[in-house]
Amino acid sequence: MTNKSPVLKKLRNVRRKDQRPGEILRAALEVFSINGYAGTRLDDVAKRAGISKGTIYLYFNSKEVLFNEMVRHWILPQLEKIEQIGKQPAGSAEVILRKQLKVIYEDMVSTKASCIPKLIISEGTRFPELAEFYYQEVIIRAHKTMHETVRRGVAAGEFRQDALNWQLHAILSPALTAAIWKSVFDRFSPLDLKAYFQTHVDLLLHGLKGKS
Amino acid sequence: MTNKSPVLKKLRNVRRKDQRPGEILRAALEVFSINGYAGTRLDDVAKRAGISKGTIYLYFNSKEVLFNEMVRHWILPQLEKIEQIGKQPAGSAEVILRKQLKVIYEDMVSTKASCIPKLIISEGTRFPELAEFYYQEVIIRAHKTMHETVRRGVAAGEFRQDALNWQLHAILSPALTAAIWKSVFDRFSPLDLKAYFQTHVDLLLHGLKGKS
DNA sequence: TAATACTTACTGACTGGTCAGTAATCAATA
DNA sequence: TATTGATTACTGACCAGTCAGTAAGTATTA
Repeated sequence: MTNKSPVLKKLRNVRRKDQRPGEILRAALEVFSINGYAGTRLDDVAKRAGISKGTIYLYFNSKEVLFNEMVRHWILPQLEKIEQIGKQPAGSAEVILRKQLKVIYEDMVSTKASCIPKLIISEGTRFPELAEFYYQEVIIRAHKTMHETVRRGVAAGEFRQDALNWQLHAILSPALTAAIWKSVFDRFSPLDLKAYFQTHVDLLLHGLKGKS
Repeated sequence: MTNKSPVLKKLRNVRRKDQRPGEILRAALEVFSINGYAGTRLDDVAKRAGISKGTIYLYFNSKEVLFNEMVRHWILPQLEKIEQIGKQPAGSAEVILRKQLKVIYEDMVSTKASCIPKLIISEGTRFPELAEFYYQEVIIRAHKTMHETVRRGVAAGEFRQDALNWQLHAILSPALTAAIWKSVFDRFSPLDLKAYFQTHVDLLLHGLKGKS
């Protein structure tokens, strides 16, 4: 067995300090999401990242630190994007709400990051600080952002008054269910995300726009 | 230290073949729900059941078998109850729907068994047969049952036609979210289940009863 | 009813394998 | 050749599953 092209032979010990953390965080997401925290071997994370286990410890102090940083890395940027949309001064509440839901589905439910909720649900009991971080820094922030959009719609007479208490039911729940479905049941019955998203938006706006 | 009443002194090695499986299944639910599958030690399950680890193997062939039987034990009876309600010939669709949702919240979301969804979500990827069992024998069955109630309401002119495709969004999602919240975030922000249930029912019926 | 033989639920020490974390070593770059 | 990114061999803790032994309970006999 000879390598006809020496250029293509596997490079060993290549030093890429700047890129490693991101590669490890991506591999970690993939492996943790399949096996859970306790079920994941760092050897497998390393293999998927194309490095050896020892290298992980050059960038992350422990398995637990890696897990925590991975969650933050894969959820905070998307959250900030939704907040940015909410800060736009112009536009009806309906348009803004549609944009925000679109980001939730396109950047969170449809991407690699869709397994993050599953991981929080799985490991939240054993890592209370992780659950609290997610509660404070993701759920509360997302609620506040969506609440502000709804409030704006109520103030402008677009939405009914009593819709201000619906967020968990009407906004968060279907998106969470979609993410979970994708992670767990998609192999048995693939979710038509486009249609699901459409129904979600229709139902929500139908509820919001009725009179109080 | 003396036992004044010898009758009350702790009984060790008491033989109770008929009660053991149930006790083990209860202990398993409690420990698995906290630690997940891989993170759970059978020594801890045994300790909680008040027996030794070896005894578990007298009733269950392996950790995996115990886990699977536990899920079935804690979910199937409630499901059958909901199906029974759906089979009642009398009553409006709204009344039946309210009864069924009540059972979902009182017998599933409010009880020990509320951690079952969390466990399926956590372990479904690593136990595909478990995920498929839950999909086929719980989700599909529950959907069919609720769908039948909605269909009855549509046929009687109580509900709008296009509500037949809403189940995942409007019925399953909020209840699932409630169960997850109870398992993961309740310690940070306890869910007022009564109010949550009420909002869920109101939202759902508001959506169902509008005209097509 | 007492002594003896037998059954079986249960125990807990042990084994073999697994894996997080470490330390000695290698090798690419400047 | 000094620095440092990366590898590899190793350790020690941990745990699922096993099995020889114990003692509670039952049947049999005298």
